[in-house]
Amino acid sequence: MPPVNRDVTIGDVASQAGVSRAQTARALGGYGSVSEAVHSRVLAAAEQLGYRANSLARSVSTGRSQSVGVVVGDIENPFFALSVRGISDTLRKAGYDVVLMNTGESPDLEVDAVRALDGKRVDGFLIAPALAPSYPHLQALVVSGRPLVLFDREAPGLVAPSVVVDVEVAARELIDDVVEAGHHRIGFVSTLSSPAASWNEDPQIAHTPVGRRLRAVADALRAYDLDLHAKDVRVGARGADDIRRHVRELVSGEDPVTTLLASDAVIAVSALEELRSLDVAVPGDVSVAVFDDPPWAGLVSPPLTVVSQPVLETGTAAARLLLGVMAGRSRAEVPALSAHLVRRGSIGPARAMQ
Amino acid sequence: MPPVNRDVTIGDVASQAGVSRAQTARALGGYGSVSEAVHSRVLAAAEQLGYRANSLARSVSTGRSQSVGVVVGDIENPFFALSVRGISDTLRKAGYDVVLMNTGESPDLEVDAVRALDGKRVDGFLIAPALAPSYPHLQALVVSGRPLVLFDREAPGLVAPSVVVDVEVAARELIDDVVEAGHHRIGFVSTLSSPAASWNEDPQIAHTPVGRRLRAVADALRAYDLDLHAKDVRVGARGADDIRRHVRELVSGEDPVTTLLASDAVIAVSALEELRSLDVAVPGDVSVAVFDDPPWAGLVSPPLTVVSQPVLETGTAAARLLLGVMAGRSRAEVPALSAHLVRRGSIGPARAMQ
DNA sequence: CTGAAAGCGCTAACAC
DNA sequence: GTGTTAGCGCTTTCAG
Repeated sequence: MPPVNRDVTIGDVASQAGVSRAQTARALGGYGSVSEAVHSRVLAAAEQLGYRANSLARSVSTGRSQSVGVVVGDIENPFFALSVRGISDTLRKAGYDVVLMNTGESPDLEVDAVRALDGKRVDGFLIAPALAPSYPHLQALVVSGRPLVLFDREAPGLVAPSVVVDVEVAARELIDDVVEAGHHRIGFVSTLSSPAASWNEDPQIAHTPVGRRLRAVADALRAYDLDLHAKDVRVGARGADDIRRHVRELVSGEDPVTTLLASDAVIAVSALEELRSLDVAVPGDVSVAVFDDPPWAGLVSPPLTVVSQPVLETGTAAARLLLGVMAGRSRAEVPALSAHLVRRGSIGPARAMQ
Repeated sequence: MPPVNRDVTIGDVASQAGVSRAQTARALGGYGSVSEAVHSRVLAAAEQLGYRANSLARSVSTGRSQSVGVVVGDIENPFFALSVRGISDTLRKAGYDVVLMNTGESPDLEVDAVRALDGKRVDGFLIAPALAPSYPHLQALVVSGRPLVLFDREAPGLVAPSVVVDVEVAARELIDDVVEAGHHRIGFVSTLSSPAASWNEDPQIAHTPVGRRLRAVADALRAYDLDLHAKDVRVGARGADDIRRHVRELVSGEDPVTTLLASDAVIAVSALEELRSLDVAVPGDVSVAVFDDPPWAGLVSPPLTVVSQPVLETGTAAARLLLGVMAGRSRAEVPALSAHLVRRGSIGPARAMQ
């Protein structure tokens, strides 16, 4: 009596095997105690009927879904792609699936995403929050005690662990090199829209990777009594053309910078394109460094000096941390991840002042 | 009477609002008909109690989950990352969530992934199947009528639509250029393990992007009475070092190739690294082309001539196709996507025979 | 080790 | 419009 137009259920398997539904469920679900005889009888019946477990029904019954929600701004971004791989691999080994939400860095979509995941009763959340004035949706997760771990970014005022990369030491080493090469005018380019006029006035930016990089650079410069000039920090670039415009403005004109810092590999591509079309030599005319170590960094001329970040580790660490939180370890240690400087060849002596 | 240690349910909201559960569900779920008065009363009660809809329960009841399962080999791979972005964006607009499974190209994990997704009762499947001898797990989906769309790869013998990129025309243009530049020995490097001794003996490879590229190249060469030599096709490279070894063997020795084709950007990076360390000039000593157009292709010296593929479109097209299938349009048109040649500068005159 | 029965939270027929 | 009632498929007491 195979069911006509509906899924095979545990009940079907039960009658086929001549056992109770409860016992069938135990055999199929691998819990409780069931005799060897019943076990094999049930499995045979299930196989014969083509039974497919319905984990949705199980979840509504148990209250757990064995899946975690992951929210990122842009899965296309190699940083997130690689993080998600680390997350996915780590969680799978622990028996969890990943429900992925891509927000396009839109705070509204992020709110929707969290709501949807919550509706699916995911057992935990892994979120790289988009830049927003406040985080009521995340706050709500926290107050209702749902396991939440942030990564790549932090949310000011939120008491949730966050896995971020420490760039201080690497940035200091970088700036040491740069300053010792005679540079004192440094430009920084990033894509990150902020309402604030200047980067260090914006409390939100401070909690983003870009903010941390900027602060680390500024701190390192301060040791030499140098400053990051406000007009040399371009954090609001929008798209390739805009990046190139910012770069152009920074390296040309009256008072050009002699070192250019790209906030990530995407920025670096546009920046290098612009420098090339401007016939600006690297590192002859301007030195360049990138906060990211893309696979091609060593292939261009000159090979790029970069601050390399442990990206995969960010993902695995965040996932592991979340597993701890879900297991009830509330006092989980947030792992320390550090970037490191890779000297290749795009930092050179500062061009003599004209 | 807020519930003690359990989720707020529709029942709680109902009593708080003084309406029946059914009516409350209708108001909250936005279906059926409910008066304005009741509607607002329910919403207020829900808000006040902090009600969170349980879409799992809904799914158990309705039989639909409003989510689709996506299975890829490696989310870290820019191709998949970008495809998934297209998929995710397209599906979200249609009201579907994405459950992502990363298999690491392991057929076993792929089987597990499909089973897990099926257990979650996803409404459809979007799969880039790993290379395997056969596809019983996918076949099972097909026979039980579950919406399934493949992308990037095909599964021999499976009657499921597949969204792949047509490289024939672009490859022909590329080979025209190459042959007219005087080349007749062409090497091809890829990472794809196959049991077959030679690429064109393996029926599985034919259905992968790599196989399509190889075939297109071979076909184009044939027009000139030229052949892809078996020993010049290296499809089994494993990891960066192995890729470099293959490249080394291809361009050196008695009878070197004069043109090197990289199957994707990852291969290209290692290949270019090896050529550089070998002091082989491009395109002076050997010409190079890549079946992929990474952002940095124009940055290296020389800028890379590539066959560019519509990656985002692959994702969106596959998602749209799946939406059609899920909507019951069984005779959906598989969209035609084509690659195109981007001439930049890595193809040059063949080195004179020594 | 086994089974009966109640319950998870929501939807859907059916009456009113 | 609204409420009643019976499910959806699985788990989980609680007896035995």
